[in-house]
Amino acid sequence: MPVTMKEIADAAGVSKTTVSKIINGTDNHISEETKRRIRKLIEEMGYVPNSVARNLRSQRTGMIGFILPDITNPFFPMMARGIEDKAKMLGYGVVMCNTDDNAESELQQLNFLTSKMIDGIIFIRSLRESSMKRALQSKVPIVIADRDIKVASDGIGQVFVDTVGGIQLATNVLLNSGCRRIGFISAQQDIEENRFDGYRRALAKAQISFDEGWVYTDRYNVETGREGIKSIFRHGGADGIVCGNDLIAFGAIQELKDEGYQIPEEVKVIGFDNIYFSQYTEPPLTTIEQPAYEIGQCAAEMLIENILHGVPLGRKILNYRLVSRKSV
Amino acid sequence: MPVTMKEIADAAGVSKTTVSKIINGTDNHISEETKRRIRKLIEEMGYVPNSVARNLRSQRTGMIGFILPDITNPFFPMMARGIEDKAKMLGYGVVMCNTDDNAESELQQLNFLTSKMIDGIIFIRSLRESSMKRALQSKVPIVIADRDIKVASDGIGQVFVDTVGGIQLATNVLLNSGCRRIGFISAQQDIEENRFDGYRRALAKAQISFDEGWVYTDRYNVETGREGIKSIFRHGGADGIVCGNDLIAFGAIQELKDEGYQIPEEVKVIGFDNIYFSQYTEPPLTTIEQPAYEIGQCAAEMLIENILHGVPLGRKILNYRLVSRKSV
DNA sequence: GTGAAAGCGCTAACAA
DNA sequence: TTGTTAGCGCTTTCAC
Repeated sequence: MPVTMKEIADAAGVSKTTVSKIINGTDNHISEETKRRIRKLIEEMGYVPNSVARNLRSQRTGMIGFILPDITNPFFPMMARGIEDKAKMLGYGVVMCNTDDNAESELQQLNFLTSKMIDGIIFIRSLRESSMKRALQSKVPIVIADRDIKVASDGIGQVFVDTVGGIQLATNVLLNSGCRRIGFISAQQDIEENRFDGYRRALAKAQISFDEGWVYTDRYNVETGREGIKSIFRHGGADGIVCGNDLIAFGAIQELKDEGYQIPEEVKVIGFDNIYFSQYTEPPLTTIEQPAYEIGQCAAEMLIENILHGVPLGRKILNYRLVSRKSV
Repeated sequence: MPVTMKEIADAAGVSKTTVSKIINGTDNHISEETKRRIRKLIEEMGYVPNSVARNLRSQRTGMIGFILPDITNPFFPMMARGIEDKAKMLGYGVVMCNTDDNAESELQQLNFLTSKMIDGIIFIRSLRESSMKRALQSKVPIVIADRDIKVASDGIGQVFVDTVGGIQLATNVLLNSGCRRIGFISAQQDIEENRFDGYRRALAKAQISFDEGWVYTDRYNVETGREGIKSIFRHGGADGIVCGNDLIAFGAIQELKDEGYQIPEEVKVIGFDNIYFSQYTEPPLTTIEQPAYEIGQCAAEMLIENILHGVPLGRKILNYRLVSRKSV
């Protein structure tokens, strides 16, 4: 059994109250001598305050939850680091909960966290209104990260990147380097329509009427990239490809090379995210970077400042950034 | 303020005890009528047990800690998933703590977790004896994963892969495909000597006397792979390269290609881990797979079974596996 | 300067 | 079948 405050008090011949005051720094009225004596005992006996007992009084656990689709997706580890680093800096711990983008699982994780009396939640990439409603009911503060969800409700914080603008930039990069037949490969539009909008807008501004055959949507993975290229080249081909994320770009590059196209000479490819491996593809991938680490940090900071000091949850937009490499 | 058990009890005109029994299923001796009535109230009033209060009594939090170097390192997310999936299955949550392989940070994380009354810890990739000693003092059960550390102390569980055997196999694969001048690139030997042993042993069995110039050690990253190749080819070159992990292999492949070598025709390269991107290098990387997900699952299971049912912490060795692709 | 006592919300041994 | 009581370890009035 660990040493308790009472044991320290008994050993020192004082009351728990006195020890408590010293521990918590509310010791203005304690004599220096007593302080010294007790601090020494604390040291010697290896006393560590029991935080569960503290939590019971304070009604706070010093933990936040992090609900995300899958830490195995290479975009998320950086964000997780951003969250953890900032949280620890503010004295908080992080409980990780993967959902596999599955609504039922999101609910379970939400229930788990609220039952554990977590102080707040960072919620990533849920578009399910159902789970959001449930989340809103529980009184814990919530920050949504990484996606511009149409949640009117205030009381929910948001940190995200302007993906419409990002994809628009990506498309413009291709346009500016001479592409005129620009394909678009991404996830299903019903899951994510922002990115498609960015593509459409850029094309419209350049007065290029777009072609249905240039678009392919499925999931945010490598396979989708390969399939996208097959589909687009079945419909006449393209000289530039905007990809909804870097994994898709990887697949696109591979398929293109397998088919004997030179990148970037014959076809240019641009991605979105800038994950770790994008620098190591061949050719190295030109992409739009989302500041994953920073997203994590901002989300954690907003959440914890709210918990700790009642700072209202806001809406923060972070910048994307073009990372030019060799695929354009 | 959330509804408490007392409020339910008052509303029902019974004592807290009765409510508690019903909540916990120890209600053999409660009349069906009372049960129904109380369950109804619980439902209506939206009562959820306060788990912090429960924790204070039970001295358990239902949380385990996961201390790892860096979730951003592509080997760890899979392990993290293995841990979380298994933990959730057993009713546990996981608190993630990154250390950057930094001894001081390990201590901090350890202190953080023990002060939070976490029920157990999965500790990855620490070789620092200092932090291990500290960990041993705290009475929480600990499982070390992923490395065969020479910890004599029982009371600490271990789950790992036989890296000596794995690297030996890797070396043999190269040997069997005709290589005779086999280089070895890995992390510093003082950090990790097992892998080097595997390499040495395989060479010895094949009666190939090894050459100092074939070996380069630094860190488990891409840069080390590149530098390793430079160093080895400065010392006469090689026709096969055993890499301590896949990141190193990525760097080696790149440098080799930059220098105009054909892989695998002129130089063969084999990695270790089988991370997600190994299938996407060019050529796709032949490597020895460590079952990261399974390591995580085993560690979590061992730890939680110990916490819950006192099952003794053991020592579990998982199998590596050759994944043949195109770099050999 | 220091301490007694109440209570955070829950569980469990023991009575009734 | 149900209730009383005594804590789990800590903080915080309020009194001395």
